[in-house]
Amino acid sequence: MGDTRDIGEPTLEEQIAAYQREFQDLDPQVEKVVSALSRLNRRMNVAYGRQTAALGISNAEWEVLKALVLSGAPYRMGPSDLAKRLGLTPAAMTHRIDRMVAEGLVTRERDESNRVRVIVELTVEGREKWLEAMRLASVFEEDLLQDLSAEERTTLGEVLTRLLRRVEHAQPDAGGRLSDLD
Amino acid sequence: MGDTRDIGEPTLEEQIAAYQREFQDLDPQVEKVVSALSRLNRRMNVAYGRQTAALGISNAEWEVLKALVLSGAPYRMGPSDLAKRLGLTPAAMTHRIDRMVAEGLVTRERDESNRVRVIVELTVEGREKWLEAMRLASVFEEDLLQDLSAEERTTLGEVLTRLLRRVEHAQPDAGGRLSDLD
DNA sequence: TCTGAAGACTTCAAAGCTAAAGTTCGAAGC
DNA sequence: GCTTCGAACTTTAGCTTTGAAGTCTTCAGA
Repeated sequence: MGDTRDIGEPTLEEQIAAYQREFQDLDPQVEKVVSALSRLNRRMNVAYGRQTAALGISNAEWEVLKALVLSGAPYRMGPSDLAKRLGLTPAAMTHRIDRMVAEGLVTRERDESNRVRVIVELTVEGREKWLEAMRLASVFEEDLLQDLSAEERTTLGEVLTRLLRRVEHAQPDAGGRLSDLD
Repeated sequence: MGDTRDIGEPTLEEQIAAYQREFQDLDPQVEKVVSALSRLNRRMNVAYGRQTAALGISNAEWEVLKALVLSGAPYRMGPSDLAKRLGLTPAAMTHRIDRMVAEGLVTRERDESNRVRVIVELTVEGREKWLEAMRLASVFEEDLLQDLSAEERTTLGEVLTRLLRRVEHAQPDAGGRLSDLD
């Protein structure tokens, strides 16, 4: 799942130079931020994949566990809520839950008060898997940010949040331009 | 491909509060950076997906075009180099190239000097598609960073690059800890 | 020249996803 | 009470990716 197949990439600097060469009207500063962001995220996902694989679960399953845990006790959600939360189609959710039920990470039962609904509930085992994964992840994340001072961390968090708000409250139109919604 | 199915997410603040509640030994500052990073990246990919879809290509095809263009003239690469570059298996690359040949974005031919090798070459049409996609992407990216001062952009780029170096030159071990390689 | 090994790509079967078409249940109107 | 509509989930068909097996070519050594 998260193996070392991403070799042979140019360095970030080489890549930006190549962009400059092939597409002149590009702000290298902007491109540096965007490229570093996407590359960093890819590497982090590979790392998370390695960690969850070591626990015998996939990244996909980890995401389901995360959604259930973060929903709070009693750790129950419907399949379509989970699907929306994870950005999957309901059909994909059905299959994913199938697998996780078989592995004992969650249970699935009909809601007795409304028999159309289904309730997916985290098992004790599932919750423990999540905790183990979180322990690994938090060590990794702490290590990742190790070289940043407390002030740098705060600033970084604040800047990223501002960018996030900008994409969240706006939709790029056909031309790519972000138009504010509020 | 990149539609608006990611509704129903808690806000970043709610999510961090939930983490605190369910997993006490977690530095909220670290978690904020990591969560914002991953969320921002997800939103950006949705935006890119919308843009490439408007041009009639998929994000997957866009990545192939990008690799070829950035390799520089004459825009040629072998399937396995492309596969390594994109983090795919050679098998997936074969199929992806099939589709792109059918769409006229690239050509595939045997290398005459070594008939085991195959050369994938960008067509003029493929190069133009990439340029169109880049024009859209650069507008979006410029808009995204609009609220950041020149100084903030520089700092952000520099900090992200430092983080990137930290993941690139180190591999998380079983326990998640980053061990330097150099 | 022949043989064996390694490399580069393709083919095949199976996993996981999406979109669209069911299926089942609940609620609202007649 | 019956019908119709809508909601929530599942099923089905088709696509993309993976891992493993297969094919073809090159190269080194006998």
